[in-house]
Amino acid sequence: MNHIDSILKDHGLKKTVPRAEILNVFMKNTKAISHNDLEKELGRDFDRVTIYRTLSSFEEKGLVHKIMPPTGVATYAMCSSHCNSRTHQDTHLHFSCNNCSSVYCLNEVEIPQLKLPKGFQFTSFSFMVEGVCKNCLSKPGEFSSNL
Amino acid sequence: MNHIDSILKDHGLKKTVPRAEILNVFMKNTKAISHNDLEKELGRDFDRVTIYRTLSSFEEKGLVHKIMPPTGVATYAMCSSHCNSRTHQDTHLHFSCNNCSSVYCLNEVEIPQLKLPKGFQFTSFSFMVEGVCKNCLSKPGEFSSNL
DNA sequence: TTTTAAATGCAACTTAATTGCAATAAATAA
DNA sequence: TTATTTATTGCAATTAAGTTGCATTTAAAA
Repeated sequence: MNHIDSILKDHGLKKTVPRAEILNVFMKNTKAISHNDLEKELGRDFDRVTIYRTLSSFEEKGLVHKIMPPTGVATYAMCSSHCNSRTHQDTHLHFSCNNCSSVYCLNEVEIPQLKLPKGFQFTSFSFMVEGVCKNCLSKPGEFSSNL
Repeated sequence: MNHIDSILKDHGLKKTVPRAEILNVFMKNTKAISHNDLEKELGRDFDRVTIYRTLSSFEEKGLVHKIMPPTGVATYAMCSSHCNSRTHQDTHLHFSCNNCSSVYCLNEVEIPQLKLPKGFQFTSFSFMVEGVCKNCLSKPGEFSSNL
């Protein structure tokens, strides 16, 4: 059993062709991935709905987490290895590029504790930073004046 | 000239009937407001597109800021008085209720400084906390066991 | 190999948001 | 006050994201 297959199995997901190929795209990427990205990056054509449902089951089983960037188009990124359907904590920073719309997980940034007001019940949080990403900054011209 | 009219004028917005009424809805509300909320709360019927465009121009002029909750449906909330088309800083916490989908601005929560990695250029950030809101928690039954 | 349960593909639908354009209304100048 | 200019509105049509129901297929278990 290869790596992809064992990851699926470990998360209680039946091994299927679309799941294996979609997981493979996630493993190869450092950026968060949208439904649209998957349609482009997948070698084979799978049905739109299959991709949506795969993303949902991946999220439910703690394989990926959903990130909602300012564009309103959902993106997904792989979870840390200790996530599953019960424990699903992805408390790191997300970065959304205002130029190319890429979303990155910035795992290395430490998230400080927040003092939250009484009366609300908190279950999770997501910190989103906007700006221009590494990739866009390094392209000559457009953003070089800001460096 | 009344309060609503002078706010519009101060932000460089021509006074029109839909703008005045939409701004009025914002002033009366503590929660963030979606396009759909406006369609329901406005006394008169304005065209859907007019409402979308009003929200865009309000945002552009620094009258409201756009909040993208996990649902992916944009909501808008009034800015602090010192926002305009150039300066548009709304660095407070947002809260999204997983039960009723209401979004609140939690202006009183202090946002700690983040140490951000090199290579990216940051222009703004938004901190979103999810959970159950005051309102839903106070309704008997559903969430009382969690208190 | 058969059975069973889950996943896929297809068609249709819903909702959010955008675009182009003609009609209208607001602010400015005469 | 009226005419002119420019921005805004309303309408129709369209795009894009995401969802639902159902028959068919596939994976895993018996």
